[in-house]
Amino acid sequence: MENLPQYRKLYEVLRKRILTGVYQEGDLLPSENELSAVYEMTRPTVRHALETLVKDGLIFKKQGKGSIVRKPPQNIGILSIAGTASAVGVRYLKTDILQKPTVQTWPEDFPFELSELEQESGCIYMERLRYVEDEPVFYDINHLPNIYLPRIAQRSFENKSLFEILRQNYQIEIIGGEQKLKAVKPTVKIRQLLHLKPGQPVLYMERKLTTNKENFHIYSTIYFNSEKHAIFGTF
Amino acid sequence: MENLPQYRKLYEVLRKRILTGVYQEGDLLPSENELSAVYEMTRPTVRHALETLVKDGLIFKKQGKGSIVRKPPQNIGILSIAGTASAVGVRYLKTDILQKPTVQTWPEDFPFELSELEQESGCIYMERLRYVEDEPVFYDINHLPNIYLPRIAQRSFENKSLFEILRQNYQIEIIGGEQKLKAVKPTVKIRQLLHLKPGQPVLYMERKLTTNKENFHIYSTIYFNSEKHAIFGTF
DNA sequence: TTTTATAACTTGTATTTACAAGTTGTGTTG
DNA sequence: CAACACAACTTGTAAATACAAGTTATAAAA
Repeated sequence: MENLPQYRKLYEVLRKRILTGVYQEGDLLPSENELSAVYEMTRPTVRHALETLVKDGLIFKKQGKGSIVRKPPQNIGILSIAGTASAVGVRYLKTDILQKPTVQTWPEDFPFELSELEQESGCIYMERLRYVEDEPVFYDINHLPNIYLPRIAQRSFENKSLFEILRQNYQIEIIGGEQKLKAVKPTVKIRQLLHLKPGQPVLYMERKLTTNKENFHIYSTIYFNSEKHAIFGTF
Repeated sequence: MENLPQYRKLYEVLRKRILTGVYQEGDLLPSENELSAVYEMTRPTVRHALETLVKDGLIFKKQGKGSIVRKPPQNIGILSIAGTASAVGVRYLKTDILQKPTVQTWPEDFPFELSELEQESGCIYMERLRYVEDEPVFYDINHLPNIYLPRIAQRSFENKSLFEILRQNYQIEIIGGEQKLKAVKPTVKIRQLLHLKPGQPVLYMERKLTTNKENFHIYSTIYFNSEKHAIFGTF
């Protein structure tokens, strides 16, 4: 974990300090010159780290002023790259594994295009139900190609996010993705899972996440109960 | 318009070539060294331009290979920073101005926080209905603070996007923003405007766009008919 | 006291240079 | 012919440096 590029290390340090509240909303980060002195890297490298924080929506910059910590989003930040857990704060999220990871063939009507390698490898399938303040909010169906993932079916997913496990145990990191959103009428199954009131629509999402491993994408279909919460994103 | 920074000029050139099809999906852009030679700027400057294209989702890069043009999104790309018109392709979008820009006071129940300057200045209000292939798809309600915008109420908005006018006539550019999404049951008015079938839910969005002018934000409330189209975004 | 000018900060843009790391085609060698 | 080595590309990371442009506090001038 220690052979990260320099700008990435600084990014991780600052990110942690913002998320844990060492730097609070409205605070100025140390100036780029200070950071480059303290962490012994040049200003362009410091700026590279700060750019990624801006991209995350954790800070914004103002010429002549400095780098300012932003208000953390109060809503569910699934649009951000970091995934649900870190965005909304782990403290509010509980996860039920409805279907533990199992190896299958890809579904016939899979809504995404697959590469040959992915097609051949078969897929790992899992379903989860995620709660905010003990109310079910997310129901997500995930397909990953069955490569790079030895023994994942045996692994326990209790209290760990899928992204955590991929990063810590398989060195797989999400580097981007694309998604589609719709408002739909829920099926009976979805309505029951998410405790939806009659007539309450549901937010439907299809996501394809790109990782640092070639040909390894994470495909998710997500149903979101938007009655009390909203999907939130910055750009 | 010609006093843009260098990296911005190169960005505009490449962006236009991708959107107009000079470079097509899967094509490799000229290498960073070639671009820096042709456009007489250094590689870091070229890379700055390419980074913004990556952020737009127009290209992706591969170490050792090059910069590759991505498939343009077939869906409505409102999550991208460029606004609706450029993302979906102007050719598919027609716009009706339901309410021409008028100067008002801010609504009592306005869902966003306003700065003092914005509060004092009053707001400019407008409503639009946007079509894709002659079907109404977007209904949006926009509030802008009444600063920096002389004579905007007199201006014609026919066949021009709001963002175009702000950029060309007032040098206002969108540099970021945040948004909230929900799936909701439409009101009667919304159902009629968007030609929604009975029971069809609607995607509801609140957006706050940040611009290069301080204290000037664009606040939009958007209703989106997601029956035939989807909101699309890359990250 | 109020206004203005300035100095000392901040981030923004840009150049130049260097090497690391991944990809691809072209050879040479077995 | 096949496998391997290597050269010539590509992008990724990083240093050291310079000046422009915006902000803010302080000191001088009105």
